[in-house]
Parts: sequence; structure tokens; C-alpha cells
Amino acid sequence: MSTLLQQLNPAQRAAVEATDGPVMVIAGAGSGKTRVLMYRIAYLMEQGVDPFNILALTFTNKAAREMKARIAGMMGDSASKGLWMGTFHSVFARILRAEGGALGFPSNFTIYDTEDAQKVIANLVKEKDLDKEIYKPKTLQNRISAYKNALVTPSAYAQRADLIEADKAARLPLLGAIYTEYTERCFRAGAMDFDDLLLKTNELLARFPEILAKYQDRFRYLMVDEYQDTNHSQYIIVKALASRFENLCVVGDDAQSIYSFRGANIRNILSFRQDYPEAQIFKLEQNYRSTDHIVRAANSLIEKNKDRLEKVVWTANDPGEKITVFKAISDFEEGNYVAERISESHFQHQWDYSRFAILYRTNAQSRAFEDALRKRNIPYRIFGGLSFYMRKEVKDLLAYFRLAINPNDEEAFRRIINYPKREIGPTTLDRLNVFAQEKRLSLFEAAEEVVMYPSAGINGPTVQRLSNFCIMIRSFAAEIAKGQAYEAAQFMANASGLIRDLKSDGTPEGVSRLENTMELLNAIQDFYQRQSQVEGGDASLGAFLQDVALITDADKEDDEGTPKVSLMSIHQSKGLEFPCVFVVGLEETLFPNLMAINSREDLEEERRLFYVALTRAERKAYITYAHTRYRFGKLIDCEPSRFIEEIDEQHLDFKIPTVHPFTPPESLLPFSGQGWGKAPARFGNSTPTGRTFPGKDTGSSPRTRPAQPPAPARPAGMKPLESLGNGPTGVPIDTPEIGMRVVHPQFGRGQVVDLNGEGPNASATVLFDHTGEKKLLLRFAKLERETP
DNA sequence: ATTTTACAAATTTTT
DNA sequence: TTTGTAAAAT
Repeated sequence: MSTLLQQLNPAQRAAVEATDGPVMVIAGAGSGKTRVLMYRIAYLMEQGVDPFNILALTFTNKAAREMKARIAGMMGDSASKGLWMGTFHSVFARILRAEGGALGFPSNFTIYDTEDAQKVIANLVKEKDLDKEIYKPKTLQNRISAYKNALVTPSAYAQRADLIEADKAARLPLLGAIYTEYTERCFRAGAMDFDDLLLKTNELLARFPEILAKYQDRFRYLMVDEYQDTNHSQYIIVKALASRFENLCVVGDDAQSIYSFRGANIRNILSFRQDYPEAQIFKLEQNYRSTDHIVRAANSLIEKNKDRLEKVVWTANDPGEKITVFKAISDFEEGNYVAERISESHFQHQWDYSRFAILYRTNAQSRAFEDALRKRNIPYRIFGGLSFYMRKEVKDLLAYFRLAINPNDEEAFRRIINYPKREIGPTTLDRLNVFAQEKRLSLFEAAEEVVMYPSAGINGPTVQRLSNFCIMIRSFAAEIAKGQAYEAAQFMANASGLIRDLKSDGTPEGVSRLENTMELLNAIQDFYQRQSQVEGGDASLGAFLQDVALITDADKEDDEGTPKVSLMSIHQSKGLEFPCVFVVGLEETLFPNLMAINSREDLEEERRLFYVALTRAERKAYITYAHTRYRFGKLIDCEPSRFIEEIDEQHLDFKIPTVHPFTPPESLLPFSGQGWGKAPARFGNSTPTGRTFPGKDTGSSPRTRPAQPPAPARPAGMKPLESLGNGPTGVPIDTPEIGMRVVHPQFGRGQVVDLNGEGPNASATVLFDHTGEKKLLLRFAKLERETP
């Protein structure tokens, strides 16, 4: 038998060996789903399948990258070349770059993020003079997104009386018109939004049979991870691609479907059998991840859901500890409790900080935990919230790149036409826009041509300013064409006046913004160097932009070695695991969220979300909730979540805060009465651990620097499982000297030949033994002294 | 055209 | 709590 197969249990092995025909793997939490996917690919290759013919669609790019690296490790680097792995969005964006011409899109099309899309819509609403309280850009964008994910194009919408009726009822009778106009604007701008990447792929495959045939023939073996979270649009793409060979393997867990708000359709997994009657179905039910208490607790919870596939998750692991349930008096105390527990385990059991995760329902909850951790100098990392590439200053610089590469990019144009100040205000922009719409031009084209049309009403000096701007952008394009992405980016950052503008701002925020801008430039240099290493890699600035548009927080690697506590929303924790997990904020209207308590379907999704959170834990789980909580600046009373009651209590261990002597303990026990019962007034100020309960903002000592800088400049990455003994061998270098022998993680060994700059811009020129001379920024390139 | 000031609104989850 | 928008002033 293949040595690969020996490393799997019987159920896993069966799923791996069923290479031909449709296969569905129902994989319980922690049952080795990723392992099956990985071994299946390796097994296919071992059976002689060309990796070129395999496509695996994963949930994050990071998952794809890691899996690919491990397969390369098993099968050899060159053997796994050509294997395609990535998210739906990144894989099909790539195909659209190559084939989008058939649909009339340029290969350098821009990807609009949600913010861009909403701004385009906001502009339309303004142009049409509609009430933006009723026609809220966010709402419109959501509805349009939903239509796109259901494959309802503007023309299809016009045929759908039911949808038109529904929008009328929602007081949005013009939604169809806005949708149509929005689609046209995007087309003219050479831009696609996230949903378009799937919708246009469908259009491409449906309208051009020869293109469909080409990719059907290429992707003879298709694998889809997290199938329960695919939406209709993705489902149809998969179906189309798989329809020739039907070697389709989908892996998922209906109990972990948590993305219905994004159009994910749990029926995709529930009805797979009907779509493919001859499909083989495998169930992975043994959990290798968590203790018995955790597995059973999670099971008892998820049993309350009606929409489920039959499946019994079990584990042979030891019982472990019960789940600790803690009720805090306030969100502030909740943060302190969690930080205390982490600190305790860290010092008593030598658990390094990367073994802990704090999971919450909404990103806004992170604050109390940040404060508590920072106060104790516990390093942490926040995922989500506003990511690096969403920051204003980063998007501003990116907009220059975008416009230089695709001058029709309307949002980029609007963003930077008057930033830094060029004396081109709203009046000019309005007139320019009117002119552009009349002539059916993009704003950039309009700005270039308006000089010939005095009737547009833009005065001479302003026309000159517009023209100067266009000339500058054209010169940027020429710079990019030289092919040196980093140099071009730096040139643009300077020539645009953006750096100067940031430098003139002396405020701490301004300094941080400048740092972030520099960080972006560094990222470009890194990208350039990395891509240059890969054979056939595209190191252009355009390629960088394509990557950046689809990057998420979860994709980023941690570039500092310090182990950190992870803070993230439960959604983001999907697919991850941690030895110790805190699920926090278990309160009615927060979790389950207010938005989700009205229908059974929504409530069940919230319950699945809680299930996902619990099953992230390997050894120990905590559940916490607060009595009072600050929400939008006001202190409000909370009620414990119904979900706590739903867990079989034999797996729970209730902890209660210090009890006032006059109060009978029972009255503090959760669920002893209704809601909070009569919680006693707390005279003392002590937490359960006996610490004094500091007032707001008093605890942070000015003498010690926080473990985390106040404004984390970039999202670092994480490696929950491999935090121990990482890093290459060698001695880190603070100050390299000319002539020193060094090692670089990517370029290998070399010798320092020159040094330049200081502070954050300090760089070294290194002559590498194999890859030649490179200039590296020191704070960025992890150079180490060569060890013989 | 830009800056200042005041006031309001907003918080679910994400590719 | 912060962030964004509208009106008013320069």
C-alpha cells in the first residue's frame, strides 16, 4: 500500500482513494479535513495525475499556500509545479485576467473593494438626486451583491417581477436602474467588484463554450474546501467546470456553515446527493483536535439545530477539563479575567502566548481585551477590523498605482484627483462628471479632453490643473513600464507629493500614516524580490495590485518572532485551532446577535457560529459574559446567552465572581432565576483573583512601554500550532558591517557589500552566492549572520 | 476652494 | 466611543 495511505484512518483513507467521480466528504470539526484534502492531492499525483490538471479551491489564500508547501514537501518541489490552489476569488480573478477580453474587460482591470463599490453607488445616488437616507449606499450595495451572487444580472432583474416588487416594498423602486447604471459604470471604469469575479466568470463560461472546454479539460480533478460556505454563483462555476469529467470532491461540514449573509447556501451541501446521484459520500467523525468534554459540549449544543445532516462526532482523546463559564460584572472585568487567565497559564504552565485565542462575535468587542492585555504587557495580535490595506493612507497610495495602471479606474481618480491638494474641488469634479457622462468617457479621459470643450464650463486655470494631473499620471505609467516595481512605486509616492504632504503633518497620527506608507513600499519590494525568485513569477506592480485586492488579514504571516495572543471574530477563526480558547460576550442580543434572533434559520446560524468557536479549542475552553457592557458609549444591562443553557451542564464549570457576604451564593448562579436575578450591589472592588479593580484608564503605567505599539502598523500573521522552535538557524543581526557573511531566508547566503541610509530606511546591499546582488531594507529583510 | 466647527449617526459577520 | 457629514466662515 502507498505509504501515504498508511498515515490515515480508514474513513480518511477511503475518501482519499475515491479519486474518480463525484465525492462528498462530510467532515466533523477537527476530523482531519485538511489532511484528507492534502493527501488526496498527493495521492492523485502519486497515481500519475499531472498536477497541472488539479484545481483546489480553499477558503483562504494562506490555507492554499500552506497546503501547497506541504504537498511540495511530500512530493517534491518540481513535481508539484503547476498545481493550482487558491480562493475562488483569486483563482477566477486570474482566469479573468487572461480571458476577460472576451467580455470586453481589459486584462489590467481594477478590483473594487466594498468601499469602492459603495462610493460608486453613493455617487450615483447623488447624481440622481435621490434621498440618501432611503437609498443608503450600503443597503443598495448589499442588495446588488445578493443579486450578483444569485446570478441575477440587471437584465435578468428586469424580468423578475417578484424582485422588483420586493424592492418597491422596501421603498427602493429605482434599485433596478441603479443596478444597471452601476454595472455600466464599472464596465466603463474597467473594474470588477468582488461579486463580479464570480459573476463574470460564470458569464464567461456560459457564453464562450471554447473557453469552458479549455478549463474543463485543464481541471480534470476539482476539489472544493469549506463547501458549506459556497454561494450559488460559486456553485454554478464548480458545476460547469466539473461537468465533463465529474471528478469533483467537495469537503465540508454543514454544522459549520456560517456565511449565509454572504450568500452562502447551506443547501449546496445538503443537496449534493441530488445533483450527483452516483456520488460517494464519506463521513469523518473522529475528532483529533479537542478533549472529550469539549467535543461533547459542542455536540450537545449543535443538536438543538433542526437543519442537520446525520453525523456523530466523537473523540478518543482524554476528557480534559470542563469548560469554564465566567460571568463578569462588566465588559471591562471580562477583559481583565481573560487576561489574568492567560497570564496565569503563561507563567504556571509555560504556555507561550500564541496558544491562546480570544474569539468574539463582533470586532468592536476587541477593545476591552486589548486594554487588559496591554496593561499586563501581554503581546497580542488583532485580526480583522481595519486591515492594513484598508487604511486611508495605504489606499491613497494604492490609488495612484491603480490609476497609472488603469486610467479609467473611476474610484482611484476621485480619490486622488485632489489629494494632495491640487485646487480641484467638488465643483470642478461635478462639471467634469457631467461632461464625462455626456460623452460616455471615463473621468480621466474627460479630464484629458475637456480642454477642447469650453462649453463644459471649467475655467482655464482649472483645465490646466487637470491636464497637469493627467500628464503626471501618464508619466507614472511610463515609470511602471520600466518594470522595477519598487522604484516606480517610490517615484510615485514622491512625485505625487504624497510623502511631502504626510511629512508636513507633525501629529502622531501623521507619523504613523507616513510609516504605513513606507511599510507599503517595503511590501512592494518584498513582493518584487519574492516574485523574481519564482520561475515565471510576475513581479510587476500590476500583479502586486491584483494580489493586494484579495488579501485578507488571515492571509498575512507574522513577521516578528514573538508569540502573540490572537484576537479575532469567530468568523475569522474558521479552520484554525488553539490549545486554549476564550469565547467571550455570550449575551443575548450580542451572541446571538440582535439581527439574528427573529428567524429560526438565522438563530441556527448563530448556533453554528458558537459551535465553530467552541471546536477551535484543543485543550481548554472558556466561555465568558458580562452583566453590563458599554455599547455606543452607553452602559447597558445584559442577559446571559441562551446558548450557555443549551450546553449539557455536565461539561461546564461555573465560576462566579467574588460574592458579597450577605448574598446567598445561589442568587449569583446563572439561570437560578430569570436573567440576572437580583445580582447584589458590589461594595468591594475586587476581582475574583483578588486584584484591585482599577478605574477607567488608570491602570496603564506610563513607565512601561506597552508590549504592543499603540498603533500596530501592520497586521502580523500567526502560526497557532508551530510557535515553538521556529525560525531559521543563525544569529540575528542588529548592525551588519561591510564584508560580513549573512543568510537571508529567501536568497540564501551572501556577503554584505554596501550599507545605506539610517533608521527605518537603513539598507544593505548584499551579493548573494546564488542570486546575485540585492538591495535590502534592514528592518524588513531578516538577515542573519552566517553560521558555519 | 478650503478650513473650521458642530452635530449627528452608528455598530454583524467578510471575499 | 469615533467617524463622517453639513453648514458656516475665511
